[in-house]
Amino acid sequence: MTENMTEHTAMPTSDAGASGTPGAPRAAGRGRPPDLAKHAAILDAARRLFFSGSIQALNMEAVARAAGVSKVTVYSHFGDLQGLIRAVVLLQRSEMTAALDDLPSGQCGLRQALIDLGCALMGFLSSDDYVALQRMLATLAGKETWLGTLVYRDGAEATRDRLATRLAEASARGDLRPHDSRLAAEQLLGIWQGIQTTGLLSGGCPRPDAEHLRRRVECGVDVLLRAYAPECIDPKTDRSG
Amino acid sequence: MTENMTEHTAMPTSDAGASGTPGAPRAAGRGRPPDLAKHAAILDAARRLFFSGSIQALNMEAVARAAGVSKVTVYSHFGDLQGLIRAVVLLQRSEMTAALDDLPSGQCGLRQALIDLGCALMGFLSSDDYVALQRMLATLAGKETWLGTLVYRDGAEATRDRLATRLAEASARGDLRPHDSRLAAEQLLGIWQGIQTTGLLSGGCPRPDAEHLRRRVECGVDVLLRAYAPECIDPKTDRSG
DNA sequence: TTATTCCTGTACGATGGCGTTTAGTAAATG
DNA sequence: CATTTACTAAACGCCATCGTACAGGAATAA
Repeated sequence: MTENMTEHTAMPTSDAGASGTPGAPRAAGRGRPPDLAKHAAILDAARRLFFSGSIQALNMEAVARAAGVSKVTVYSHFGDLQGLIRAVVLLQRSEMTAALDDLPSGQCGLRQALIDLGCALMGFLSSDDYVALQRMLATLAGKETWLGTLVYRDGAEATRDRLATRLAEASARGDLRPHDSRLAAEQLLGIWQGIQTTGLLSGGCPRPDAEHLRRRVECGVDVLLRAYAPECIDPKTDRSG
Repeated sequence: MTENMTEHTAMPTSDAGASGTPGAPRAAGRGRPPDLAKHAAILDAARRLFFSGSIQALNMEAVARAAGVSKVTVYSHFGDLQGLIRAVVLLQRSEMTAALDDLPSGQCGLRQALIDLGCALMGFLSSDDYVALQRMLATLAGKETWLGTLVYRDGAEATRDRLATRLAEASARGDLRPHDSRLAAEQLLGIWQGIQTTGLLSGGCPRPDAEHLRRRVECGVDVLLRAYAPECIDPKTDRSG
């Protein structure tokens, strides 16, 4: 037996070898080459099984059956169940970051640009895929912390920083008063989400429709723009003391 | 305490005598009376087991062992594992709502009142107990939706509405401009949380310290107060359409 | 062809958890 | 006392799932 894949206990390196496809099989050698299509089929089946159920539905036999593949093949490709789960999370994460990279960056004024970005972002955050990923991470938290850390960094933090850059530019142009852009970006993200993310995650509230999201995003942008407007001295609410 | 659970499909009908509410196994009088202390011990052990691990650690034998109780007793009190989980969630929910009811409602000015409330609330939302409960709900979502709905209503929505009442009063006093108070309350809740709740839930970021929370809350309050300040016409950012 | 590696199907061992049974003990009521 | 109910301990049956073993069939390089 090959002993190369026997040690997937802990993952010290964050992303070293798994840039493109996580858990990719061995490169070309002497014998029969591995079937990449099967690799993808397994991942796809695993993902689909998880999305149409809980993480409980993600077991080796069901995955093998759904992928039209022998169970041994699943093991030879992903080592064990944890490895498969890891691969699913990492795949979902890569698609997630791709979606976040595709967020609109319109040039039609700050307000409209923020609204477009917010609508796209909230549409994504309300999607079944994202909610399912968050649930998976919540379930896994405590066992494989590094997965959650990874997704959090590439997802929420990266989005916040990108938004912060946008706000800092606006501030430099004079469209906004000087401020802590990272803080403001996080505030805007929070305004957009409100308590909806919590509700979606726990199953407490249904998926909002696009119109609802749009109103929510627009009101949020207006709140932030008003709060960080260039200059506005209010005579009544003076709390400079 | 009695709420209508009429439309929850998964409510068992046969255990109405054994595990209806976590406080009253059966008060009837012929034989040996049930030991209420054991009931509480089981619940406590179950909760502790879940909090020091995942929901995986919450199995019948471990609970029985940790509670110093026979396994059959656990079954006779809570019917089955689902019943036990239900009871744990409901207990945690009751403590949660109690904590939310105890939120400060100071009379020392709107800003300070909001800051006090925000600090207490964020301290609670950052607690291990709350995070663990959310994780449990996220894991259970899809199986027992009504639990998530319950907690969401009593928790997030109730807090939002209570905060909204506070904001509406301030608006009526003229301390804030006229606005949609429920929306504003949700925005403030979002501002306070930012992306921290997501990070805590997925294990992506560590628990923030009290000082960090305090700054976050104060900046959030100031943003909201500035955005909803009574009157402030900004000559530059005119987008009244 | 031969060696090598991948893939398949089936079966197997092992583990763990749920829920029940049994037989006996403890505490209350009549 | 008898009866009735609650609790205990140990064991059992059941089932799902993990991971491995075996015995081949398939594809490819040398």
